[in-house]
Amino acid sequence: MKLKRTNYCTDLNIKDVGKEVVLCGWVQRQRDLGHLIFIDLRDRTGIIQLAFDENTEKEIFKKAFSIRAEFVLWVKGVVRERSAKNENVSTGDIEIEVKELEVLSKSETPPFEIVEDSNVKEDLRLKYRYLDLRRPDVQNKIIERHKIVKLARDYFDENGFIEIETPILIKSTPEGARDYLVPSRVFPGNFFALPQSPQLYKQLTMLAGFDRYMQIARCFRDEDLRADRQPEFTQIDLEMSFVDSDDVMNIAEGFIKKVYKEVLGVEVEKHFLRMPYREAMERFGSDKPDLRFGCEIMNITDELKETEFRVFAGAISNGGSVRCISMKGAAEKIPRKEIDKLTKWIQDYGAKGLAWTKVNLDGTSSSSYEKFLTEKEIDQIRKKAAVEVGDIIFIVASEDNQVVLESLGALRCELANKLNIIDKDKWCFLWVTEFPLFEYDKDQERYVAKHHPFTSPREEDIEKLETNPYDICANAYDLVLNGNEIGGGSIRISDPNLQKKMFKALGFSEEESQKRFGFLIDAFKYGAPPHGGMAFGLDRLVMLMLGGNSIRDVIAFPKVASSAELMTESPGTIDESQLEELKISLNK
RNA sequence: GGCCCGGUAGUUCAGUUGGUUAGAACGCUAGCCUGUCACGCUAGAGGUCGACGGUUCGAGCCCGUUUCGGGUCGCCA
Repeated sequence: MKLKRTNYCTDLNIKDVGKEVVLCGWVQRQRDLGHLIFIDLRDRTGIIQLAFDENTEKEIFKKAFSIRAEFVLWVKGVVRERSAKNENVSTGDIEIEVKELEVLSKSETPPFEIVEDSNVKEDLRLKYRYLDLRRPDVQNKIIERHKIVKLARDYFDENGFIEIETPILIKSTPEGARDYLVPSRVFPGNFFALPQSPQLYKQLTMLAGFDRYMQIARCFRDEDLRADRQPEFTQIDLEMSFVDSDDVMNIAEGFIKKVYKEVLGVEVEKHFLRMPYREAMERFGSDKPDLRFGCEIMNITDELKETEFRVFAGAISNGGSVRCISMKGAAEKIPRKEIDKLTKWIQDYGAKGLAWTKVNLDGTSSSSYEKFLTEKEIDQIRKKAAVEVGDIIFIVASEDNQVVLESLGALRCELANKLNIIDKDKWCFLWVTEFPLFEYDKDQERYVAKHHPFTSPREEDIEKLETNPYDICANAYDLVLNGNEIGGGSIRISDPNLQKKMFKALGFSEEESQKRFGFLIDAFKYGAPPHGGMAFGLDRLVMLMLGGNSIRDVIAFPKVASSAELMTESPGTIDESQLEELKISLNK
């Protein structure tokens, strides 16, 4: 019987010299110097050097000769001080003089080298994700994620939260994102859905009297992917009874504070800035503004009221606006060609064009629009934009204010990245509050809940539900970090009559809301505590904390943009017999 | 569904105006080497240039289609 492993590779140091140890791990590299062989043995903690000398251990030396990268080894040996030390490795002072060696598993040459910071293409990495995950930097992200999840469980436990698992197979509710569907064998033609979030169940835990609920919850949305969106993702989900928005935000801030302190050693401010949705849109053109830099949006509609320049005048007379941002120091770094590209780029956001003025360092300036304006208008705009030598003013005009704001908001971030003016060490947390309760859906030609239909309106707005629902602010709040939404929540409706009114405002008939959410309305009849909560996007939070650009980096087995999983090649076809069992036939 | 970017050796890339046998580095294989640690030296193997079609005397390069991957808009209560 082989001896059990005694240590991880990097457990050992100079104080352990003389100790007999048993180590297991993968071969990082074998260096054959002729009559001397060195092997770097790697486990999840790091590497340690194994030494083999032909003169002292002939048989073992022979074995070591044919060992290749990624072989799995069991070694018994003695820790000894190296004659030549390596300062770059934590175990660089010592090595293992190997006395016994067993190859537990051989390895073919892997399709890419298992080294830190390699720039192998992502699809290949994902096809061999189990190899990719051996790379220390990749593995470390998953380990850090574990720490954050553990801190979440500890923190919420300390604050009286009960972790409760909610079902994965649930009823489909076609509001919101597209559901992933699972056919029922027992009820042919009927389907379960995978939860987009545990929303209703967690509210029901409040009705059940658990008072404080949390869950590390997997969520599913069958929508297109992005760098920060996967079809299945994880939320730190929580709900609390007898609370208002401040209570939920305080608990959330406490969690963030703790995680940042313990994982990154960063002290974040005690209370995060709060900003109403409308203000965020006006100043930053986004409901998740990046506050690490300025360059706020300025409204220059008033300054251009009298203008004869048709592009601006047309936008204004049709109920729109003209707004600008002034990018400090852009004049030198953004050449004319780049501006043309941006003009095309910004059309993705609905803007028809991009007007600009470049104030060059030598005091001259060039502009796409100033020739159409009066001296006074030019002066007023420059004054309002607080433009200085070396800056560029970018202007968007549209009859649709949303387009003006969102396109300038996107441009603001794009340029900040290009100009490299963002301080990467900054952590700007922000609560965006006072979201509208409803928003208009152009396709469906009706108003839909901006957050979800269980979000409560502000008390002072409740009366507007039947008269002017579209002017209502919700008791909802999003947590924003450096321009990313990392969480969101609300105080829920706990009054069955109010919930009914809400469904009505959304255009559901009585029967429809009863059919979809009857169980919830019923539940509210039996003593519903006021309650509210929120959910953190765990993947995004971890990604941002670890400085990544994609949540794929912090998910062990992520999916690619087509929502396929390259390693297992899923989704895949299924047998005819499986379909028959489900009474499902395919169209093609 | 739209737009943009990319696919050349196992990997990362280069490849001139369309012109002989498609290169480099790392990796791999073999040999040599007693203190390496990105070991070194020598030699070698390794290519459907994503796929299909077209233009051309001739295509890695030009054109079209398609596929895969990435980014993004729509979408994401």
